[in-house]
Amino acid sequence: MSKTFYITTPIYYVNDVPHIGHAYTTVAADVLARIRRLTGHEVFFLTGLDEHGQKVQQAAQKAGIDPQAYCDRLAPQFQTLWKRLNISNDDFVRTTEPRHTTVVQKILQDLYEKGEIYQAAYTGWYCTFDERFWTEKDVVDGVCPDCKRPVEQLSEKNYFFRMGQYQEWLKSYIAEHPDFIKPRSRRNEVLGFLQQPLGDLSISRPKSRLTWGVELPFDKDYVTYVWFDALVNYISIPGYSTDPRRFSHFWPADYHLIGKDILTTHSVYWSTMLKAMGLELPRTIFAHGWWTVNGEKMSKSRGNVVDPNVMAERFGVDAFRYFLLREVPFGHDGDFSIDALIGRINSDLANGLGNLLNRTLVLIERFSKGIIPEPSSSGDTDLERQLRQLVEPLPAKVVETCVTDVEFNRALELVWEVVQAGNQYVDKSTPWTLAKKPEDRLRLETVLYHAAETLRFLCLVLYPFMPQTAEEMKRQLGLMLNFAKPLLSSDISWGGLLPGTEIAKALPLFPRIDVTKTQGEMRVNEQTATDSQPAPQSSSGMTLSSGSSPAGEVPQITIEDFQKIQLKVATVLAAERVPKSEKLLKLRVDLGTEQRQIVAGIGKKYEPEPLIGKKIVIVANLKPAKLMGIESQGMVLAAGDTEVRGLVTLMDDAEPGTKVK
RNA sequence: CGCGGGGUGGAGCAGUCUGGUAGCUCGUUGGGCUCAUAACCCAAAGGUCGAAGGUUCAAAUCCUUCCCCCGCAACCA
Repeated sequence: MSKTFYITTPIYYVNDVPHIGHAYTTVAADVLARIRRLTGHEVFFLTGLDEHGQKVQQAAQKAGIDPQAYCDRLAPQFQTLWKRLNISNDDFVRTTEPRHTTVVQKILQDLYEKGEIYQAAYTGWYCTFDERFWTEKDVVDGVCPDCKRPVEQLSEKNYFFRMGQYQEWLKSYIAEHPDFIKPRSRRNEVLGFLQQPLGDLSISRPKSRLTWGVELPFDKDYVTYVWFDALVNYISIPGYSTDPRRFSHFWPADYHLIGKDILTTHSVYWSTMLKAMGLELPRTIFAHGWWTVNGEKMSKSRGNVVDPNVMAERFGVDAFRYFLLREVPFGHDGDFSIDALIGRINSDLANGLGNLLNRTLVLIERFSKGIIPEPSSSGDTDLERQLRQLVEPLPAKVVETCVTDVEFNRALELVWEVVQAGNQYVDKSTPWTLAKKPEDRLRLETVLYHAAETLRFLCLVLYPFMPQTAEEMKRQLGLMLNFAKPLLSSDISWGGLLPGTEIAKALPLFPRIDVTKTQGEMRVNEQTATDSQPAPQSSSGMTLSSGSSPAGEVPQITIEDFQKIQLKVATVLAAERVPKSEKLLKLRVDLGTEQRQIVAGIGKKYEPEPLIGKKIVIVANLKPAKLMGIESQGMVLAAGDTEVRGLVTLMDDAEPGTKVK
């Protein structure tokens, strides 16, 4: 009889440092889960971690510990973040858990027996150093595009899932189910992708290359690769093949919320996998957009990764949650900035909602002895009728807008229309004037009641978005609401507020943030993040990560090492842009004894012409390489990491060819 | 012609699929109020809807061409 609601986030890679993107998906899922609980649904909200794979294996090796121990060390950085952000997930899956891996193996075995999985040889260019294959396109001049070592033609046997056979079926399924992939632009993208022939899917890796994974039950020399491991969490945890009753209770999932980067894996790989298993597909896969930071792409090398821990700490969990869902339509890309966040906090939360609560409570305190008065119909005017007309339908509208349309920003706009209406109501009804005349007593009590009752509605609809704030509103208003109950399905009619209720002392819900004070001190960059990083597990995640090591960890070299590098002064004779290239300049330089052609990635910072005649420093004994088909016989020195900041030049003149040391 | 997203009052965006008086938030200016977190309420100013052509009674919206910005990919040697 009870309606169910099953919602998932992707399982995040355990090796990642949690950032705003992870928080975004998870907070959105949390809001839907909380709304559905309030509408009386039996909710299953699942998130978790993807713990297998090569990166984890390598990083663990580097740290000299067991991969599982390594995962155990990293997992808390997500778990504590979710706790901090008030995420109400019902379960937390880790793909290394037996309850998951046994199901993975069962599925693999079933599909193997059904002939959905077969073995075949894969031939391609293999780089032994990087331990990976490259496609024909990647390999230039027979060297690995990553490490530049020679690649070899290698044939490797692997297992494949017969995905291609489902192409036509999937196309028509998507066509017939308009809500299956949302938003619509993403749906079109998938349909476009399916215009190309769909191949079969490699689902295994030989243990010689990767051991940290789920072993294929029918071949001990292989582990399964990410698809049949990670994606399966969506069904293994609700009980596929282990608890049929529970599984059929929750499956198919109502929502898979994902980022737009994993749209294909979910809409194509996962769908065909489910089809092969004979299972229903999830009702809706919703792919949301990405965040930029101050208009720029977020990346480690730019140092602008937004740490949700820091945002929650400095601005409050609820302000952060509110911002994520209010600022940008779910599904669109959006921009994060401290300025925008503060803007939202000050104008929406402090001036709008907080002020309405505060002034209402102070009015009740002052003119009604802190007791919610009784409204009287004789005190009713058009003002009250208009207010009720706007407030009463709000809960239903919010539920509809969130659950059906997945338009959180729109839902919050609707809520704030009521916030504004509340402020307008208080202004127009002028209770402070009514209080001066005893004959207006009934009218005054009606006005105070209406303002407070409006706040009760706001408290209710805001709970899914800002649970702490709703609790605080409830406390200050003296409400008896129990958010664990299905309030949005029963207790939503006007007049539910009990006259005689004693309110608490009014305290600001959201203090205004003084912008002049925070300037200069506030940056959304990694430095701020690590400076005030309270959680030790996050920093351990940083140092253990296999990616680029933080500054200060670069190993020392000897003078002999340095002498291997031959630096020389060179004069730029000619410079021109490499056609079709974004940042490459082709330089002809004079080394005194010889001339060289050098291709340099400085075209974003420098125009070619002004460089001619300049004395620069080059690495003279670097092995030549081809860039966009042009040979580069050396390398120019320039400051900057990902972005070129300045070319190295000479303070005093020196002959071309002079050694630099 | 590599793929994709976008160019709308000072800022950030909606509206474009399904042509029909150009809308929201912030900011600015003026006024009101004094219960409130210098908050709230009312009003005003401010737009050649990237450019040019075309279709149409009518184009931000449809068609064509072009320009610019941002991602991704290919190239930071």
